[in-house]
Amino acid sequence: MDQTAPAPPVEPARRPGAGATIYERIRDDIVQGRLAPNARLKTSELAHAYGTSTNPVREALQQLRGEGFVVITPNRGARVRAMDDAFVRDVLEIEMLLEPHFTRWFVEIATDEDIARLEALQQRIEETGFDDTVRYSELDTQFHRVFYDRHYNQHALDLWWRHRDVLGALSRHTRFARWREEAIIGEHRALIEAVRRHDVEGAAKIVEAHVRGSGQHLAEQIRARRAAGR
Amino acid sequence: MDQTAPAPPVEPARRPGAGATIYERIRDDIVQGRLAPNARLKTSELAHAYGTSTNPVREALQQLRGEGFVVITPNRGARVRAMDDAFVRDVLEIEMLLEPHFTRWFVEIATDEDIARLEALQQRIEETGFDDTVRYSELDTQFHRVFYDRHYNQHALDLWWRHRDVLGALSRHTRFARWREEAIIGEHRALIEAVRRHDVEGAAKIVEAHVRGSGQHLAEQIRARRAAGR
DNA sequence: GGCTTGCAGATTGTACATAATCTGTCAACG
DNA sequence: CGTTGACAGATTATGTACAATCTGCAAGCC
Repeated sequence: MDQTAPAPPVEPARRPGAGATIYERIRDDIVQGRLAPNARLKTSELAHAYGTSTNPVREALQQLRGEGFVVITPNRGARVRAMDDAFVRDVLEIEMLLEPHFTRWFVEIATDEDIARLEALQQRIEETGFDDTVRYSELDTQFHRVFYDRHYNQHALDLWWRHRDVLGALSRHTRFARWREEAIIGEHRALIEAVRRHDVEGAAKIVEAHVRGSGQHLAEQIRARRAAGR
Repeated sequence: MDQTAPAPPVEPARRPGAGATIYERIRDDIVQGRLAPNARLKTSELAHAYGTSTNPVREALQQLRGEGFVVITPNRGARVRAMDDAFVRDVLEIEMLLEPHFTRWFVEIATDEDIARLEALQQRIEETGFDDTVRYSELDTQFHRVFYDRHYNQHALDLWWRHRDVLGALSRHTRFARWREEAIIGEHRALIEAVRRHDVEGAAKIVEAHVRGSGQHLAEQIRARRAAGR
């Protein structure tokens, strides 16, 4: 009669390593761009590639479908989600609501230690530059995780991660435009300043602009890619 | 060499009827409360109940896991997501961002015909009352669909449906508190008025309060249920 | 009483059968 | 001669049956 659920384990920690589940490995391959958007996902092929049989692959694909990474059409198989400009716009419209909101929360509780960590990360970002897109992406993720990681809203965090991964798959292997590089650095610096001043609304505004700029840059990239015939 | 994806079919229309897929039937059973929160989901049992074998069930459960309706622990099976107050708070925090935003958009483009439809629905809601919770839930869904259905952001719409379904599973079979019934009617009426005046910010404010009230009511219900020993 | 052990039930992975879709060829037709 | 249409074979998705692995529990033993 007790029914105390033994602590909902949320989801086991993600380790993209070797002993990972099929689900994690496929998801990682999508996020890292090794499986291109719109690429066909044949169960038998994947099963062979990952050294297992088809059933685990099918289940992993179904889960990824539920999360939006994969699109399955009945009797015609699965594909990596094709990311057109409409999809990018949709995702970023949501982010433009979520991120300012969570930024407001963070600015309220930010400690000096948080600010120091932000500055250290920002310095490393500026030192590293944007040439190594993978490395930059990691640092940028760390930077924004300082803002959101401790938030209580697990559901929103999942959503943020999903959005970030999905868009990262698109941008990770393409070049940054110069204007975007400069904007990122400027916005990050302004953001740190706003946090230091505990300027809640100012920080929220900057983050909103940050997301909007990211969307414009992505849309530009998609157009360019389409103009180049793919 | 063409690669024009043949119109991404999004997802086939949902028909909870008899010829539905296993996924739709299980999801519907969760949403309608026939499968209670935290209920164990044994693959063989479900396979027998739906007249199929275990594999389709497993895949359906994986998809539902990806969408957040089901929680799967390795080697220990699947359960319907348990909805504690933290989860409700998380979901509604997101809704309090999304719904005002989409309401703003709707107020800008609302036609006289839209307003007439809202009034008709509101009248039916008031006539029907809150005793038949299932019937009320349907009408309330229709009411809010007038606001959101035509929005371009398919991704956000999916999210809204998921959130609504998940919370609906919790509230559909419990009684409304009197204060909540009165608040709903008042807020709906005020909302229609704001739309008629094309008062964008006013409508957004009302919707935000509407969602917040819904959250308070749900939290109250959960507490009461817990106090009653389940 | 606490620990071990064995067993039933459930999940997870493999192999196979069936049904649907896609590809390429070839004949009929404009 | 080029295009369209249908057909056959190959490929792939989907469903079923089965084997192996793990968990939970309860009886038995120290």
